[in-house]
Amino acid sequence: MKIASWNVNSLRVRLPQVLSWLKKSDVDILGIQETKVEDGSFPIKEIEEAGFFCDFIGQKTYNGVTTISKIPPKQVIKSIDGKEQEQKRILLTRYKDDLTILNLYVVNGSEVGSDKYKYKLKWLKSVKNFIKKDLKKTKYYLILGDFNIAPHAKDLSNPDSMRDKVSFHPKEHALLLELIEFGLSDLFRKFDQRSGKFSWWDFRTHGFERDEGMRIDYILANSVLTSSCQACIIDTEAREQERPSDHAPVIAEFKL
DNA sequence: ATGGTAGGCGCCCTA
Repeated sequence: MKIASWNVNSLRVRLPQVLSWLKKSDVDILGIQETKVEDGSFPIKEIEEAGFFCDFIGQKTYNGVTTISKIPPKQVIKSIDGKEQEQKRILLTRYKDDLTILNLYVVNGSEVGSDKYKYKLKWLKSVKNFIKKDLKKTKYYLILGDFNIAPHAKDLSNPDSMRDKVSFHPKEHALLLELIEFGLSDLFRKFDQRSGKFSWWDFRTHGFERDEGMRIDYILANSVLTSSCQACIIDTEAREQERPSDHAPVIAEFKL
């Protein structure tokens, strides 16, 4: 069983890449972030023709998440605590055999101290509270997505200049740690301790060509799933293509 | 003092 996460930075633009990547990678479940597509124009037909079910929550221009899967979910939740999301950033799906996938597109936050940054912290707190309550509902629990936080110094190319900046700030690290302490593991770090392994590279600075980026996309698993995880990699090949997303997919493989 | 690119939208915003 393979489960992956990918911020595609516009599903409409990246759809051909996503469809060919699905064939190549043979994943069973893929959580996608930044679809930037309203529900009414979501490419259901193309994804179903590729052999996947899809659930989605989107909006015009910004944000938007979808989780596509070879088996249909038993339950889909698009709200947090029964409240409609003002920004469409979170999608929960549950499957047979007691598996939950929580797909997150964490707020970017723009700059420390800005209104967007305050919203990032507030959003993270509310999601954390939701997770705390939801985590015990299924035996297998996976949180994947674009977290917009580089967890440690080895997860970004220039930690000293990024210290206390957005995506590498103690307030964000504290919230991430509270999540981890619910009993979750960053699957990539179960297998690979090297520095300089990134999932996102800035277009503006030609970060990919310069090997400068951050590891801000990851897959967090509860202890049962962490034990059954056999591999977790970042597929940088997807970032080498013509007209790529600024993020590469993260793939975890399980014996289930 | 804040460039550079990309996507969506429409001449600017967000990442």
